[in-house]
Order: sequence, then C-alpha cells, then structure tokens
Amino acid sequence: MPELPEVETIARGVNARVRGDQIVEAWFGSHREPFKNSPARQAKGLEGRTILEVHRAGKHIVCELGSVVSGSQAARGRDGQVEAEWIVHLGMTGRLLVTTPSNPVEVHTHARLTMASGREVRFVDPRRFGRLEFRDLKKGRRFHAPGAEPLAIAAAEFAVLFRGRKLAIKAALLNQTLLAGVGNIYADESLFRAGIRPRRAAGKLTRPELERLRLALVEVLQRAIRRGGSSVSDYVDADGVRGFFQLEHRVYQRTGEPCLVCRTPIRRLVVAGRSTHYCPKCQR
DNA sequence: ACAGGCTCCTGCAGGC
DNA sequence: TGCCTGCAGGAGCCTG
Repeated sequence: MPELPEVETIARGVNARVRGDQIVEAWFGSHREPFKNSPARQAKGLEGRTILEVHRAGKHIVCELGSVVSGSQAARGRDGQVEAEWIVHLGMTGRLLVTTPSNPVEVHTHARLTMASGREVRFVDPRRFGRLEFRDLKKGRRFHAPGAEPLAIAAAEFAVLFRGRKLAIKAALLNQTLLAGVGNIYADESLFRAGIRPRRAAGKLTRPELERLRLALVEVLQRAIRRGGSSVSDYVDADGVRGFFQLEHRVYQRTGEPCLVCRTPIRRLVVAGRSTHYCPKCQR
C-alpha cells in the first residue's frame, strides 16, 4: 500500500517522464466514484494543459498544470504559471503509470491521459480507495497536505503534535492531519526502531522518546525512498517496477517470527483498526 | 473538540 | 477441487 516513500517514488518517476509534456486527451472510464469531481469535469479541465511539475504532498501526488494552450505553444510551456492542479491519491491499491497507448490496458484502469510526446499516463485502482481531483486555481486554492511533512518537521514542532493526546501513538502516527504520509508499515517500523510500544498514549511519551521516534521515522522513510518503496501487495512505481524496502521490514507482517534483535516472537494486535506488529521485549 | 468505530471495494488466503 | 468466509486498509463520515 502506498505511503510516503512509495508516493514519493511514483511522483519522482512521473515527473521525470512527463514534466513539460502536454495533455492532449483525457479519458475517464469509471462511472462510480473514485473521483472527487466528475470525470467529465476533470477531463475537460485537464485537456490542453501542460504538466509543469509533479510532486508529492503527504500521500498525494500533485500534478501542477499550466494554462490551456494550442499545440505549438505547448512546447515552451515548461516554466509557465501554475493555473490548475490534478491531485491523485492512490488509496490502497492505486497505481499511476507512465506507459504508451500500445500497452494493453489492464482491468480497473479508471483514467488515461494521452500526452503530446506519445506517452500515456494511466491511473489503475482495483479497490477504488483512490481519489482523483481536478482544481482550477482561478476558482479554488492550491492543494496542501493537512498535516506536517515528517521529513521536514523540527523536533520541537514534532513534540507539540502529540502533547496532551490520549490516543495510542500508533493511531496518532496514522492521523494524516498531524503528520502527512505515514501509513501502517512505516508507523510500525518507526515505532520498533524507536523502541516504543504502539499502544502507549501519545501524550505520555517523554521528550527523548519523541525525538527517538522522529529520528527513526526520518531514517526509515529516507531509507525506503532509496529502496524505491515497499512492495507488499501490488505496489509498483511509475514504470511498473517493484520496490525493495519490504526486505528490510523488521516487524511489519512478521507476526510469530523472531525479532531480528532479540529473537522474541513478534506480536500482532489491532490499534485504530489496523493490524500492528511489535516486539514485546525491544519496545516498551 | 476529540476519539473511536464503521464503511467503502476487490483480491486473495485459508478452511472445510 | 471448489466454494465461502474473512481479512487487508486510507480516509471520510458518523456517533458517543
């Protein structure tokens, strides 16, 4: 399931391939609701625009778009003003692929963008937990992830996020309005590396524990980005290539297996409705 | 205001 | 072998 490192990997891959390219035609094939605004409105909004840049914000992929221009003008559209955004949330099983129109279209393909370069951008999502949104910045505001960026937040700011909160630290890490981009895998992995039990009340963690947690989170996220993300179900990057960080998971989906540090069997429990994995000896 | 739980959706694993 | 059940989970929504 795509979390920050997977979304970052995809955003970088898409950016490298379609930055400066123009959307010639947009096709939206779903009648049900992976869309925040109607498929017709999104298609109309996207067509003719140049993709100025693609980046990640929390778990969202944001495609910054220029104004609608004719073909000859599009070639010099790379540095234009951002006038619209296409925001992609992958949910659990969403994939954003850059391919060519001749490649077979797989089932659950909900959107296809034909690019002037001959490439094609596809959004595929079997479980339909993903979301697509078009924003015309003349009518609306730019997209911002609701929570803080875990890779950029300072120690003091990080500690303030959890102050006075009674909920489990694991649940707090998953709350996107506090930190944007952390999901189940990296919550479990960072808590293990910080030696903190997932059920501890967020507000009761000491300052040193919170700082250990922040540093563990940064380390695990950066390391995962370098490995191209974790492929645990069907995650692939913009080229359809799997990541490798799942090979470095120390607790996630290792229930009953020995802890890599102390050999104690890894335990599983449910926190905030999510399966949660931890070492009862290493995490206090 | 805040926290916890339910729901959406499909593919796959496990059990009988 | 084949069917059925249950589980996976991000985030919006509802409830207490």
